[in-house]
Order: sequence, then C-alpha cells, then structure tokens
Amino acid sequence: MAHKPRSEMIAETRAKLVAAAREAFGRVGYANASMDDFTAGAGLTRGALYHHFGGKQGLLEAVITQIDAEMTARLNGVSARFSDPWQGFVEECVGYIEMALEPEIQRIMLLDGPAVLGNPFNWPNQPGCIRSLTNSLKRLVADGQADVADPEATARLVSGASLHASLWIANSDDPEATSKRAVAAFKRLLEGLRTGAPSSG
Amino acid sequence: MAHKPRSEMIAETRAKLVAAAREAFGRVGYANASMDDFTAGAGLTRGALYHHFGGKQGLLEAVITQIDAEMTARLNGVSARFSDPWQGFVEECVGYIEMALEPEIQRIMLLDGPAVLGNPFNWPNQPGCIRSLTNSLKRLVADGQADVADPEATARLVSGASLHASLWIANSDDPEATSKRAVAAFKRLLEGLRTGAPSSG
DNA sequence: ATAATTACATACGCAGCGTATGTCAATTGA
DNA sequence: TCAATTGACATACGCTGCGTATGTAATTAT
Repeated sequence: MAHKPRSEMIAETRAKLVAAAREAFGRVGYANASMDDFTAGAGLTRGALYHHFGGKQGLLEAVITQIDAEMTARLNGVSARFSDPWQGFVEECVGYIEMALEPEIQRIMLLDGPAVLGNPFNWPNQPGCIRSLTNSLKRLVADGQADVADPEATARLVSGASLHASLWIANSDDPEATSKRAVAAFKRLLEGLRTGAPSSG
Repeated sequence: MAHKPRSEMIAETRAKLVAAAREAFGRVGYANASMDDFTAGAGLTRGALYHHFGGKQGLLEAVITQIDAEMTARLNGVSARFSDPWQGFVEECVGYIEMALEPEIQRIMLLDGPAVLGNPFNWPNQPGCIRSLTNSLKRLVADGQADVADPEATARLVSGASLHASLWIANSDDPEATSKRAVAAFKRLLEGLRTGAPSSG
C-alpha cells in the first residue's frame, strides 16, 4: 500500500514529540528531562526536535499550548453546566483550582512554564484559561450581578488566588480537607464581589 | 595583627557566596547562572560552595531565606506605620505587590524558587511574608473588622492574588497605569471581606 | 529528469555539574 | 609545645547534556 501523505507523517512526528516531552516534563520536570532520552522514547532523535521546535524551549511551548487548550475546554464545559451565571462563574473558578491539583498541570503549567518562559502573561498565546475567567466576569458585570469596576484586573486577581489555592491544596498533608477549606474561603472571597454583597457566609 | 577568628572568616565566606549567587540568580536566572562563574566572582571556587551548601540548590535555599527575611521585615514595617488595623492590612498587601515588582524578587522568589524547590508552601522555612499576612488578617478577624471564617485560608488566597497582580504589573507595557488598576481592583477585593461590606467603591 | 527543498539522523565540541582527592591552616589534646 | 586531627577550602577528573554543523534519503518543483 502507498504510504500516508507526507503532511500526515509530519503531524505524527510532531505529536509524538509533544507527547513524549509532555510525559517527561510532567514526570521529572523540565530541567531533568533529557532530550536524548525522551526523543529516543518516541523513536526519534534530537535532530527531529530541533527541526520542528527549534529547541527544548520551543517544545515546552508546544506542550503548554496543548495543555492550555485542554484546560480551557474543560473550564468552558464546567461553566456551561450551570444556568445561573454567578454560580457558573464560581464553579468555573473551583474547576480551575481542581485542575491545578493534577501533578502534570502543576509541574508544567505552574512551575516550569513560568520559570522557563517567563511569566504567563506574556506567553505567545496568553493562557486561554485566564481569558475564560475574564470573559465570565465581564458578563456578570454586564448583567449587573457583580459589582466590579475593572473586570479584567479582577479576573487576574481571582485567577491568581485560585492558582495559589491549588498549590496549597496539592501540598498539604490532607488534600481533601484542605480543598474544602480553600474552596470555602474562595467562595467567600468571590461573594464579596457580588452585587448587594450579603457579607456573612 | 592576628587574623580574625575562624568562625568570622567562615561567616564571611558564606555571606560572599550567598551575595554572589543572589546577584547571579537575580540577573540571569538560576539555570543560567554558572557556579564556576559566580564563585570565581566572589574570589572562591565551587569547592567552597559544595562544602558549605551541598550544591547549587542548597545555595538557592540560602539566598531565598535571606530575601524572605528582608521582605518580612519590610512588610512589618509597612503595617506598623498605620494606626488603623484595616488600613494597615491593606497597605501591607499593597506593599507585597510592590515588592514583587523588583526583578530580583520576581526572578528568585516567584519564578525560580518554586520551579527548583517545589512550591513555596513546603519550603523549609515557609515564607515569612505569607505568615505575616496571615497574622494581620487573624488580628482583624479577632477585632471584628473582617468577616472571614478561615483567616489562614483567606490569607493564602490574598497573597496569591497579590503575587499574581505583581506579575501582571511587571510585565505590562505601562507598569504605572497597570499598577493603579491592580491596586484598585485589589482594594475592592479586600473590601468585600470587611465587616458590613459597603460594596460600591 | 534534474534541481531544490524538506525531514530527519549522525557526529562533534563544549560548557557545566558532581565527586574524589589534595592541601594548608586552625584547633585540640597530652 | 608539639603531634594528631579536624575543618575549609582548591584542584583534577569524568560524565552528561546541549547546540550546531553536517550528512542523507525522500519528497516536491520545474
């Protein structure tokens, strides 16, 4: 039989490299992942890596882009499940916290990503998951459900709080219990932004 | 004259290494700082480094400990300048944001530190600057000025928000303007935690 | 059919790290 | 006071891992 078209082979090669790198970065961290090792694991060499991604860093960018797309899709799925916009927003944030509990996301997106690529805000494709939060907040403000003067700024703060919450949870002795505390405190924090804020929780 | 006592010489050596490493880590980042280079800059060799700190990572820990102590002292100084406890707390948070604007703090404490040592919450000496925020919040709650069920959890969220805010500011095109937005949004966020929350800012 | 480009693999050199070892001064003990 | 020992470094060595330069076979263009 005739071989697959070339473009498809290339896409496969790139996908293999991204997958192998993602696994290695997630398992041992970016710095400890040997290019020779994980390219060999994918049946390739460093030559392919440099050709397609320019280097280790370029490959990390590709991995991050992939993970970010998955996260964004998951977040959108969460908020879509709630008819009440406010509740949708809150659960979206909670979903963000919970995703960041996954070791791969933590290691790659929260630790190595910022350290290697500089901080996330000037990544080529500014993380979709932050944009997602911003958009949700903007909608709430437009609907008069949130009393916030600057939705974008607030969204950034909120995403920062979520991120920190998940780091905290993931490294506590009792993640279950800590998760409950963090989510509760987080909901309280958001409640303060709501129109007509009924302060006692 | 007789030489200085040995213990003093040792302290000097350690201090020289920490200072040289701090400068190098802050300037080019942990990964790009060559041990040979910056030890030579301090008039020493890698031998001294391994002897005193066990390795590059141990030296990073020492640098972080030093910076964290400075940050904590500065934060305490800030909150002490305000007689109103609530205002003191707010300004302490703002101070945290502003400190994180300094490239050295950003690079070492916020980017490389977490990536190399794992996330901050299980660092040997859990960052004093976070503890400082927690204590301030606890006092506010005790005074009935803040309506928060779990001060520690809330302090972590707040510090996460501050941290993110400073990353945002530092990388914006117009740090001045962004800083104003971030601080404003941040104050609004905190306002929501206040007892009797008057929501409109 | 031949030229040019693409998609990799191979080969090479070098920087940076960790360890093993050496050395000299300072302290300790009799 | 004078070994003996410990501590504080420097030196030497080998190895890993990265980036680049080069090679080569397959595809595409002319």
